[in-house]
This record gives sequence, structure tokens and C-alpha cells, in this order.
Amino acid sequence: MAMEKELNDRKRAILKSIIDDYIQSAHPVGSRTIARKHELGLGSATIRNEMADLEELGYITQPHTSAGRIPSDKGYRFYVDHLMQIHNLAQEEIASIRRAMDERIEEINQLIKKVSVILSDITGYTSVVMSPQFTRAVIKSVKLVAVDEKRLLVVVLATGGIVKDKLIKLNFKVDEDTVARLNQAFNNIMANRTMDQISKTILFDVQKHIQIPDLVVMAVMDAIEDCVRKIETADIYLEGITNILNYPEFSDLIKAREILDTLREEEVLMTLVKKESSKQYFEFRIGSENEIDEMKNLSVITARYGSEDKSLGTIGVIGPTRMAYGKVVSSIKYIRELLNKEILKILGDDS
Amino acid sequence: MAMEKELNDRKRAILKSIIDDYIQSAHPVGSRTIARKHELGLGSATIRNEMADLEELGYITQPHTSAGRIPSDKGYRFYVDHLMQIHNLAQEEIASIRRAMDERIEEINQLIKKVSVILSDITGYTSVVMSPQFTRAVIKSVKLVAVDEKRLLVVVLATGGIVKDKLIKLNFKVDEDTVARLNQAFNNIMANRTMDQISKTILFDVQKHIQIPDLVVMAVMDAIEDCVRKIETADIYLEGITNILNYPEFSDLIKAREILDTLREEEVLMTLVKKESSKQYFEFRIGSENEIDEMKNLSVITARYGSEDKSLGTIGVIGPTRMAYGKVVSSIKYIRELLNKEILKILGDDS
DNA sequence: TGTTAGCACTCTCTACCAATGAGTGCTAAT
DNA sequence: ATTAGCACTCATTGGTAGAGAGTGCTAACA
Repeated sequence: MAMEKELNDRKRAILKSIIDDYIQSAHPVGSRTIARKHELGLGSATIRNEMADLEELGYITQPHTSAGRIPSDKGYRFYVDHLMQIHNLAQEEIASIRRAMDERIEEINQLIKKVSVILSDITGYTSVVMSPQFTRAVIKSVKLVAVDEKRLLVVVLATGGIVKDKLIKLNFKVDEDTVARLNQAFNNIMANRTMDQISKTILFDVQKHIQIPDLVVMAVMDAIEDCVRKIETADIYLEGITNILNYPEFSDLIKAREILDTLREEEVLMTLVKKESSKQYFEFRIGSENEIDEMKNLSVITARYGSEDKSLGTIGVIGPTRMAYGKVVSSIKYIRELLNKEILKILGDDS
Repeated sequence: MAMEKELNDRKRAILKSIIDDYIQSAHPVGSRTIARKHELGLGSATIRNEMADLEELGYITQPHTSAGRIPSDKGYRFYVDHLMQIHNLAQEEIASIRRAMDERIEEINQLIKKVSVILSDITGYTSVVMSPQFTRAVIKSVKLVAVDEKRLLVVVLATGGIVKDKLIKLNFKVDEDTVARLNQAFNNIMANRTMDQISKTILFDVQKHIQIPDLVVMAVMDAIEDCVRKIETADIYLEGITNILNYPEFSDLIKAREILDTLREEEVLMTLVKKESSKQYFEFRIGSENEIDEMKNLSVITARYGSEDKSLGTIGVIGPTRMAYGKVVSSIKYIRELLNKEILKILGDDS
């Protein structure tokens, strides 16, 4: 776009200095500070002129006449797109992540939760991680296990090696034979189908055929549907919400509480984490770019995880617009890799 | 104790007025306020004298010379033991609880979580609910289900109708026959035993006997142990932490954050929720009565739930010492009853 | 003898004001 | 084109005076 041509190298350097400084200090930064701390070989007056230009162009603003400048959302956007440096994680950070990931984790949701904790620990912001979502799961087989006279464990095995189960309680006693027949019947209907390929009418036929009370068949059917739903819907883990309170921009208790409450709403998280532009690997939503009003002065950075061709879920960080973007990006990158490896370990390498 | 005799009726009435007022207003309450708002038929000067006595006795304190009085922990303790009124829940509160509990819940941990949310909603404080804990669970039976060639679902059924399962991944392929033999063998060893009655040596014998690779047997054994551990340990649900930010006593961001962080630690919650004096049905820990330093100006109210003779877990509320004790007690009472009923529905009525 | 009105006193809180200082924009010199 | 210098702006800080709420004490009263 034209925007990129708007700024010559010197303006870019100055903008970068301002933002780097502001991210670190949280104070409006003035021309003198830039002239001193960052070695641009320019006097403060020159910088002052450039800053006036940058303000005119909308990259920075002045909270009041006699204060320094702070980046606008547009400024951050330019920073993220063109200026930001992504320095690698420090050796000790890597070590601490490895340490945290050390213990063997067998369940996928536990893994997601742990990753979420690590991400918020390492960045110091709030993390949000979505568990893998397997849309239109194909049922490989169904198993029914009689737990006791009146209870059945329904196990659904889907492609990709995913297993979900559910315990149901019946009003009737069912004998071994009945369970076996149910088992058979359900497998016949369901194997290699997705849930929406299974019409209730087929089910109805079977029901007549195997002579088992309607209620039992229905209960099992419901349980299976439930399992599939669990496979197909994603859980969201949010960690380190209280980190929000660390940042001066939220020192207003009322505001802070508002944000905390907003972040606790499942739907809000969903909109943060949903796959929007499927091309991009990383996605930045900076301040006012967020749809939700309460988040207009937060930034959200998300990335897809999963294999190259098939994204499984999203991993992300929420913080003030004045966020250490570079650091967060490198953290997410690194943790994303780890997560991918671990998921492979759990799900196995069969597709 | 002697303490009770220390206070004549008039002093009690005044103390009650002070505390009621302070709970509601959060401002130090002066003699004039009491004389006006509460109809005790006394002049402010009289009340002033009594207040001086109450302060001497340690029930109230003065933040500074020219301020009103606020209750001390000792004052709250007396209030809770002798003065507090437990008014029933308002009709509309009951309605809103019922509404929230309306949908059918099948899993016990979901139930606990929901109860926790309701409790924090209705009281406006933070709630903490412990899931049922079945100490020294007796295994009724074990079932192994071959999910696919290399994976086994281990299902443990314990008395009380509790079922837990775990999926394990083997390094070997196992055939139907092997699974059947494993199944048989484990049931022989484990049925009607608690975990600690099962020595590894017995297991070892079996292992030799049935001619199945050590690793497989071990893996299954581990999984069973894991299931039993899950049955025997309690989860804790904490809801409405951000409510903390609503109360002026925590308007200091640093303090607030400290408390939020403390409450996120599992061990802390454990000490709050552990069954201490097994006689008492309700338990109050007021301010300094708490062991943990960070909680010295919080109060915790807990109650046991479960049947008369056997307590299953704990349900409680955390708030500032200036808490609406009466309201919280009635809320917990009511919700406790609902919880008991729902648990019975889920676990069934067999012991 | 218990209760209360009155009063001097204490201490926090708020409003207001002046001084400080960081930062700017503009002008003139380099 | 750059920069030194200067007048100007405005948030922040510290200090002070006054208001207000509440107390303790004394003296009067039932």
C-alpha cells in the first residue's frame, strides 16, 4: 500500500525508537529521550520535526500538548508489519520452557492447558489456547461396554486416533447379549460415517430389527452424538488473566475488572481465536482492530498450530496494545513447535 | 466461654448494629449513625460510651482518632457466633438458582463446577467447591477394551457407582485373546480390594502365569492406579475470583493481585477446604484465623456436603472479612441441599 | 446513677495554588 | 537541511487552609 512509501528510512527509525521505548517504559517519549538513548546521530530538534510529521500522518499521538508521544494503533500496526525485530528466546527461557514440558503428558487437553500456562508465564501476558478441533469427524467404530446391570460405557473411536467416551445410565437392565447386539448394530450404521450422514430413519429401522427397547437405543444414540460433539468442538484455555493487573494501562480498577469479566466469556474468546483469514500463519489484532468494544485497547496475537496443510487449533496471547510484540511472536513460534510435536506423540502418526 | 458474659444486651445490640452497618457501607460507623439509623432509643453520647467499652474489649477498633469504628476479627467472630441473622433467600434468588440448575447434568465434575458458579453469582463473592473424594476406594471390577490394535481403554468401576477410565497406548499389538486374558487376570486380583491391598508381588505372579509381556501388564496396572488415584483425589473449583475486585478493601491493585495469585494456588485452596474439625457442619475462618498470611484479611465460610454420616466434600465462599455472613450462610445452606440431591441422582442410590 | 447535651479537639479529605519540569513549536543561525 | 535557543503549555507535586465527621470529656438532668 501507499502507507509504506509514506515513511522514509529516518522516519521509520524514529518511529521504531519511539515504539521500542514506549513498550519498555510505558511513558510518553519525547524527542530528547530519543536523541539521547538511541544513536541516530540527530539532534532533538530534528527529531521533533519528524515527530510532528509522524503525528500528522497518524502514527503517533500526544496525550496532551506538553507531553511526549505515544504510538497510535496505526503506529503499532506499521511496527508489527515492518519494523519489529524478532529476537530469539534467551537460552534460559528455552531451558525453563523445556523444564516445564518435561513431565510426560498423556491427555491432549492437559497438554493444551500446560502449554497455555507456559505461554503466559514466559510472556507475562494472558494466553489463550484452543484445543484441537476435528470438524466433521469420521467415526471409525463404536464400542459398548456393560459397566454394571444398568450402566453402559459408550466409546467412540474416530479417525485421527481420537477416542471419546461417555457413561450412560439406563432405566432397564440389559444383559450381555443385548449389549453385543447393540454393539453390532451401531457399528453397522456408523462405521466410516460422519455424524450428519447418519439419519435418524436408518436408526429407526435398525431399532425395529434388533428388538431392543426404543429408550435404550435412543440413549446410546444420544451418547454417541455427545461424544462426536465433544470431538468436534474446541475447548478454550485462558491462563494468566491476572497478569493484566500488572500493566499501568489497567491501573483503573473498574476498567481492569471490566476486561477480566469480558475475557471470562466463552464467546468472546471464540471470536478471538477463530480462524479468520486462513492464509496467514500469524495474525495480529491491534487495539481498535478488535471487534469487541471492551478490547479496543488490547492487542491479540494468534497463530495456527497443527500440520502444514491442516490447522488444528489456535494459540495466542492477549495484552495491552503496548505489548512486547517481538518477544511474544518468538515465544509463540517456539511453543507452537513444541506443541505440534507433543500432539503428534499423543495422537500417533497415523492420519 | 467468659466472652459471652462480657457483653450485656445493650452492648450486643450496638455491636450488631455497627457490624450490620459496616458490612453494608464499608465505612467506619460513628455513634451518631447508630443513634439515627438503628432504633435503639439511645442518644449518640450513650452509644459513644458503649463503643469505647467495646473497643476496650477488642470487638471494634478505630482506624484513627476522629473516625468511626470498624469491627475487629474478634468482633466478627462474636457476630457470627451470636448475633448474625440468617434470613432466608429471597424468592427471586431461589428462582434464579433453580433456573441455573435446570439443565440436566450427567457428570459429577460438571455439576460441581456449575454449583460453584451459582454460588459465586448468588453471593457476589468467590466460591470454592471441592469435588467428591472417595478415600480408599474399593475396586468392584476392571474392564479392558481394545480400542484399536495398540490401544486399550482401561475402565475401573468402584463401589458407590463411580467409574473412571483411561486410554493407554502400547508398544505392542495385542489381540482379542490377550485382552480377554488380561481382563480375567486383573479382575481376579483386584475385585473387592482397595489399591493399597494390591501388592506388586501378587501382580508379578500373575504376570508369569498368563504369559503376557511385562510391559503390557505394567502399563495396564499403571492405568488402573491412575484411575483409582483420580477417584480418591478431589478437584477444586474456584469461581468468581474477579469479584474480589469489587470490594473497596481490595482497591489497592498490588494487594488485589497478590490475593488473586494466592487463590490460584492449588495448595492454598486445599488448606481452605480440608475437613478440619469433623464435628462442625459449618466452619468460619475469619481474617487472622486463617493460616495463610495473604488471607489474613479474608474470611472463609465452608460447609460439608454429602450424606449425614459421610461427608463427600466441601463447599465454601471466600470474601473480605466484611462479608455478608448471614446471606452467605443461607446461600450455602440452600445450594448444599440441591447439590446433595443432584449427586444422589448421578451416583444412583446404591451405596 | 445512668443518660444526654454541649464543646473543644483530632484527624482525614478536598480544594486550591504555586512551583517544577518535561516537552513542544517556532525562529534564527549554521 | 539541521540545530541551538527560547517562549510557551500543561500535568504533576507539595503545601496549606478549611470543612466535616467523629471522638472524649464535662456538666447538667431525670
